[in-house]
Amino acid sequence: VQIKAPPGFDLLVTARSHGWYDLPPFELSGATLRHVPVIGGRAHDLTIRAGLRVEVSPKTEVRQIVASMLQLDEDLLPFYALADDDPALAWARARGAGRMLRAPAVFEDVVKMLLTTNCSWSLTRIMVTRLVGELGLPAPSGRRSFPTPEAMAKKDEKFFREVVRAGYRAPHLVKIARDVAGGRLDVEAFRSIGDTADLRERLLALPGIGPYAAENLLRLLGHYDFLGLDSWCRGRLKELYPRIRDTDAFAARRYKKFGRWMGLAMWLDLTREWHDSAQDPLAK
DNA sequence: GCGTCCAGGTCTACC
DNA sequence: GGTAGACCTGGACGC
Repeated sequence: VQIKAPPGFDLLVTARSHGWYDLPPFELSGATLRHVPVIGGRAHDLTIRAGLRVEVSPKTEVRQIVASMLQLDEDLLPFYALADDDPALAWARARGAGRMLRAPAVFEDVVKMLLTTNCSWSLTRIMVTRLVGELGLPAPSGRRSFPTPEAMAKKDEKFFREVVRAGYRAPHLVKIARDVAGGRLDVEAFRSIGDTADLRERLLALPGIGPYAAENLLRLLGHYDFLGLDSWCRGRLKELYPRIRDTDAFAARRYKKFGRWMGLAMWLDLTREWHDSAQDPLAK
C-alpha cells in the first residue's frame, strides 16, 4: 500500500518523536518501523518503510491506521510559522518534525502512558514487554500485538501484580481494561473530542492518570495546550537553560508565545538532539 | 552481597 | 487548595 505523505514528512523523525518506538509491539530497525495492529480480531504484521510503503492487508483500514499512527493529517503549518521565528525551533520545519508517533489504538497509548509513571524507562519497557508477551495475539511472523481490552479485562489484579509486575498500577490496569471492554468507557472516541479542557478532564478521570500522564496523552491526541512537565523534562530544561531556577515558571514563559502549540514547542526544544544524529536517543 | 536511593507520578487523608 | 506520605519495581551506586 502506498500512502501519500505531507510535504517534508520524515518517517524516522516521526518514529523517534518520543519513546514509543522502543516499546513493543513497535520495533524500529534502521528506517523501518514495525507494529502488530489487531484488525478484524486478528493480529497483522505491519511494516512501514521510508517512502511510506506499507505491506499488509486489508488495505483500506491500514491506510487509516497508518495515517493515524504517523499523524499524517495533522496540519503543522501554523506551528511552523511560529517556530520559524524562534532560533531554537527553526529546525522543525526543515526536518519535518512535530508529528508524534501513536499506537493504532488510544487504549494502547493510555496503558503505556500509565506504565511510564513513577518508574525508570527500563522498567516501563519490562512491564510493556511482559504485557505483550503474555496477552498479545500472535501475528503470522510470530510477533505479538498489544493486548486488546478484552484480553486484559479477563485477568485479575493478581496477574498484573505478579506476572506483569506492575505493582500499585495493577488495579488501575484492571479498571481501565474492564471499563473499555465492558463498553462503559470509550477511549477511542477521545480522538474526536475537540475541546482540550474537556478532554483533559476525561483523561484525569482515568485511574492512575494524573497531570503528567494526561498532558502527555493530550499531546498524542493532537492537543498541545499543556506542557506535560515531568522530572525528565525539568532535567532537560536545566541542561538547556542552566541559569533558570524555577523550571515550571520558566517553561510557562518560554513557550507561551506558541499558544495552543506550546506543548509541542517545548517537546521539540527538549528533544532536538534526538534528531541530530543517527544514534538511538534512548540508548544512553 | 546488601542497603539505600531514585526514576519520564498518582492518590488519599489531612489540615 | 495545598501538602505529606504511601505506593511497586528494578537498576545504579556506595560500602
